[in-house]
Amino acid sequence: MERRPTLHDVAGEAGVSAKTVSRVLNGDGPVAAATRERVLAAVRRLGFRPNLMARSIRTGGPDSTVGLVLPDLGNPFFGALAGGVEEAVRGRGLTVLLGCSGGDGAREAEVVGAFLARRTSALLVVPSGGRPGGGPGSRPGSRPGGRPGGEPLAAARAAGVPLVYLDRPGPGADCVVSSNRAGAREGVAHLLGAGHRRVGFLGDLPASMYTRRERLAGWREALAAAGLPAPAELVAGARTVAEAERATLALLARPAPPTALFASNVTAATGAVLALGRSGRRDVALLSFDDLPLAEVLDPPLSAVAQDPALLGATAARLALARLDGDATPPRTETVPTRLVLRAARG
Amino acid sequence: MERRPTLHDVAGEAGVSAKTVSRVLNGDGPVAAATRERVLAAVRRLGFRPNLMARSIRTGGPDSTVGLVLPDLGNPFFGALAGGVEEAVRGRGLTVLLGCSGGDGAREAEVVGAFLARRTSALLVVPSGGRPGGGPGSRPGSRPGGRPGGEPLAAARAAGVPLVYLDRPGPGADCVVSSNRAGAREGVAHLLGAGHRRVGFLGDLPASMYTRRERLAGWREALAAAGLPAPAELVAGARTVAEAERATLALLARPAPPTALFASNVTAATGAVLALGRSGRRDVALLSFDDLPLAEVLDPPLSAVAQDPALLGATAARLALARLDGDATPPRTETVPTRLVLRAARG
DNA sequence: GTGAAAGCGCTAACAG
DNA sequence: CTGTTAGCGCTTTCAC
Repeated sequence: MERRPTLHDVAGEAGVSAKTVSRVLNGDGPVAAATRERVLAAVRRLGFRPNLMARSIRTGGPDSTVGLVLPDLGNPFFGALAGGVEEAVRGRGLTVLLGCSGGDGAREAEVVGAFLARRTSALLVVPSGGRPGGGPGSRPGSRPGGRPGGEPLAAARAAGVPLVYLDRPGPGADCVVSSNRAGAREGVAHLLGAGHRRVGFLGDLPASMYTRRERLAGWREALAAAGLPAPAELVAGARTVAEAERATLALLARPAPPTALFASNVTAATGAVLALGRSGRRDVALLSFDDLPLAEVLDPPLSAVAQDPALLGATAARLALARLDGDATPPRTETVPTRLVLRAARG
Repeated sequence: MERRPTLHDVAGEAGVSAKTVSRVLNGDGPVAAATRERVLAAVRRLGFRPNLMARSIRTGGPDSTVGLVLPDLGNPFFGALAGGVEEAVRGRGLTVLLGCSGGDGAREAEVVGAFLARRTSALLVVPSGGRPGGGPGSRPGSRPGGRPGGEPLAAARAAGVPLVYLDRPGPGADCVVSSNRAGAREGVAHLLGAGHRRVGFLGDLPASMYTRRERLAGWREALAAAGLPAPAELVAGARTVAEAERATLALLARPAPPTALFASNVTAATGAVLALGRSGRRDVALLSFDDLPLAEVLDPPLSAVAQDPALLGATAARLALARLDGDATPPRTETVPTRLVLRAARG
């Protein structure tokens, strides 16, 4: 119950040297079958577990962990993403070290620093965007003091630790993102294909952050491809569900109101559903970016451009592992496709 | 870009001994202001970061990580829980080590073993229930070979590593759970208070697993308190959304159908919402255990017994930290209250 | 086949 | 105030 047994304790118990125990445990050199049995028995008797930290220290290699920095675990998107990383990494005997930045650049820097100090073998980061206390409204490069977490991330690269940016691109490193633009374009195109000529855009504004910018661009591209204008009157910003609800009503109260809405995130979609439901507007089509768990039980059911957060995480993990395996090609961006989930009105 | 700088490199660069650098970094002994500056400058110049593993090894203390074992990160409940743990633990300079058991006892044992080998300072575990490949249907102690993950968890205790079971109680250790029974009772009591006499129970069966058993008991207790019977005809089992949908319809097709339903988990609730919506039964009241993000946009809106997964995680973390601080009182169970969220029909 | 020594990066214990 | 020595638990190197 006191000190945990060490290699030496096992060696003593088995009447061999420490090195022999080490050999048995790592399948290293040749060991006589009888000796091996004796050692194994001693290991079991003492409940010995080799100290991984000591091993890492001696071998000089990185620790068998992968650092994952997320803005917010409360968001199911990031939870699923973490699950994807864990699963992809487990097969290699690696464990996930988890940190939350809260969308704050300073905290991100702290967490990355701590991970580097632990000699994490790779770093997967959803960049905070850098506004201290940032969160949803954050904006890249907007912090007075320069790039957020920029220094530790630079340190990561300097230390030769593979770094992959997740969900949003970062400077000069690998990165894995959803097909925000193409997905949004496809979703809006579907609404246009159903005959709509005025499709409103509901989302977080200003669209300075990567995902927002891309989704807005996708909306624009779809309209342009159909030869339609993308007037500012069709665009409404909202950060909260309540704001989105109001924005939806405002959009519909305009002179030439949209006949369909594209909600570019979950919050916007929730507000829109609420607004349409409460005002009894069942004639307005709604499609959202990022699927909602209960989308199919809504009335009318909500079609969506679904992301695959777990695949996002798994892809990032694989990229990092490839780097660990020596892949030294220039940094690349991998795009994980979205999927258009169409849900029909109830029969 | 090659080898990371060590304490020695810094010492050389600053023209002092390794120990002095160590002193500066840890605020240990007294150091002359001038020397300190010189060392700090060298540290910055070299981009030195102390190797936490080496430190832990030397000090003999546990690693500054807390192991968290979850069944499934895809489930938002567990994501939020992880967030609560991370936040509670960060203030102490600890990092979360994340592992997924997939609800499988064997994998749980593996993960716990790996964490123990890393010298994690505490272990927070949502017990898998032990059925290999277990998941939703798992049942404690049902595995032929005996208690699942039991051996490593015993090892944890033997090694003196604080162990806290989360969401479900485990044998002989601290544990933090939601008030499943009281919450369910309160929810059902609310339905009874609204005048309902026959309240159906929809959930995962058999109710051998802790949370299921407790919620079913809560339903029974509420009925008993109102002097009502709890006949088997009012209970329906369902593991999937589709099953829950069918089960709901079956329940409502019985001779003396329930006028209200208590869905004891998210899956059951989703199926019930679907069934009620599709069959146009707006006369049946529905209340669920575990809140849904979109509950308020449903029509009719869904009342719920809300859990607080983040608080669950934070509470478990605090318990573990108290143990680390020397709290040696007997194992205790902490119950995190649920909250009844009533949502009115739309105006 | 096996063991003895050295050393990974760091800090405790004693010097000076 | 600062440096030296020793050693954490393990693996590497080289000897037997």
